[in-house]
Amino acid sequence: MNKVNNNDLPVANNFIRNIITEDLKTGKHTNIITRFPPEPNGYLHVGHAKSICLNFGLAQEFKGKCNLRFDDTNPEKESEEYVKSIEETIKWLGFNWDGEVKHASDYFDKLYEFAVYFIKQDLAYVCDLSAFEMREYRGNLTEAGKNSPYRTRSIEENLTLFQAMKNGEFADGSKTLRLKIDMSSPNINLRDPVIYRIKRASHIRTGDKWCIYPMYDYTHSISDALENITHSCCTLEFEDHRPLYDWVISHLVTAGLLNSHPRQIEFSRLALQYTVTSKRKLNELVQLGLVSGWDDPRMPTLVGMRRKGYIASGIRLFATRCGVSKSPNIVDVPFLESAIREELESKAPRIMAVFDPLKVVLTNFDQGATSRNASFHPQCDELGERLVELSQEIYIDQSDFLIDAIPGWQRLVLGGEVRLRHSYVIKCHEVIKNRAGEILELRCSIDLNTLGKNPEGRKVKGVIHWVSIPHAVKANVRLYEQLFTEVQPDNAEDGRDFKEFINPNSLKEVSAFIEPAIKTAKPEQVFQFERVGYFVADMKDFNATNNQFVFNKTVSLKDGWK
RNA sequence: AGGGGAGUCGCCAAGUGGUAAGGCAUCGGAUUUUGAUUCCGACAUUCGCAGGUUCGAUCCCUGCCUCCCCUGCCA
Repeated sequence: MNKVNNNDLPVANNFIRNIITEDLKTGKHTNIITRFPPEPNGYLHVGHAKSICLNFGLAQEFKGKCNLRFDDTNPEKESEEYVKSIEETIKWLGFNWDGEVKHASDYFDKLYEFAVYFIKQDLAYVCDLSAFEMREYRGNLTEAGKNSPYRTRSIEENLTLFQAMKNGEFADGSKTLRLKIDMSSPNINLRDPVIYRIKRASHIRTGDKWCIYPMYDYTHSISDALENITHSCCTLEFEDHRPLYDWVISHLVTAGLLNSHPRQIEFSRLALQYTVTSKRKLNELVQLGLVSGWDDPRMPTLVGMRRKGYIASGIRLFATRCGVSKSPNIVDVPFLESAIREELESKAPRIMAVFDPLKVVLTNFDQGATSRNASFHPQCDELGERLVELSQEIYIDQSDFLIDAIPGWQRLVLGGEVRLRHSYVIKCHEVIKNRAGEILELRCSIDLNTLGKNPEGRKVKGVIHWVSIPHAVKANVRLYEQLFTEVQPDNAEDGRDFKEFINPNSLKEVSAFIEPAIKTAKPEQVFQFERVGYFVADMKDFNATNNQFVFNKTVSLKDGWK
């Protein structure tokens, strides 16, 4: 962890960097081009953050380029909504792609032309097998497949048929174009893979121009080559596809149709404890109303994390710390949270907020100061200061008072003293209870000689936060816990559905009394509520001018007590 | 079972034929008007297991075990 890229992130060594360094050293490449190729069929999640940081990060570090390319080859699943969100999220994360946004669909003509080439080389044929039949012919993991009866069609017939497919002369699903490779290959991806299917669906970019669409493997390899990608990084499940990736490109390079051969490199996906990241499952959570939407702060989506107050630099730090390898992994939640805290530490203004109010009457308040300037951050003066006002009646948190002290207790106790943060040391003289014995309020006196200095002759160790009742602003705060109660909700030993592990306490809405300084906050601004945690003004619901003070809990502070 | 991968501290993760980086977590201790931050210190005689080669192996060889991925006209 010593080098630094444009985002000022430390760079950890990994096998992909080693490959690039070597390629640059040997002169195989003089500069690199990577790419981030999402399909616009959903919202980006933490796993994508890893890939984004890797691809864009590599380009930055080695002064290369990184393209954003939408892999839009399956119109049925794709939409403009996702395109917009993906672009926005990448920018929010702090990255910029090189040049214009690219699309696999930009290459549809090229892809068609190359398919014709493969047919002419007798390396592709139109197949009439139904989906069911094709599955039968494919064989299985241990048995070889058998050749399609259509495999021997003449080049001329294939040419005619493929054109007819393109012209819409056949029904959806009635024919496919397949590469002629090897039906007995132990690698199933090489058993005459389908590269074109007939699908009458309107495409977000090409509309109804096409009724045949190219498949992923065929499209991706060619798109990478056309963009002169040098290193095509993807996740481990594509390892088996690499031979096909290379097969397609090699043939086209040999034919002089393509002039570069990108290298596909696979790394392991990022998995996080207590969550799921499969698009299908995430979508289920949204559709079933188990969460409020894709941007629900409990979601592992990047829009969700953003709404929770996870700042981009924190996510980048997290991704970098996770590293890149081929080992299976399930990252600890504290690992993520510590990266977020670390980035928030120096950026979040401190403010006081009381969640479970306990009224305290300061009996000799009339002799004290009514307000005091307090820094927004104990170490970073540049964050400025605000006026903290004191009055006779204040709230402290119930958890900061005990009638009788317990071992190690550093907070207020009957007869004891404690420092009010940014203010006086107070001493509790009396506890007022109702008939039921519940504590209603405390009577305390302030030590007038302790403003900005320690009392003489004794040490008051405890410091608690508080808020002046007449000045306090009441806010709604949403407290979050993990969405699931299981470490791996989608991998239960007994095969139970992930939704059975939804945490019933994952969202709790409470109110809090906060210092009036909160009134000038803007949506998406993160604060540290001292001694409690980091909280963000909700992007959508926080509206100071309408007195709607809505906060989401981002992450707790580390707590050494207990 | 066929093919492709992976197994280094509780969680990530470097590393190399020469005697195990770092981060998170954890545990001590110092400072502190946040039990936060910061700062010190501790934390794998050991690298899935068993053999072999070697002066020497986590790194090389052999065998075994465990886990992941692959039988979409998804990506």
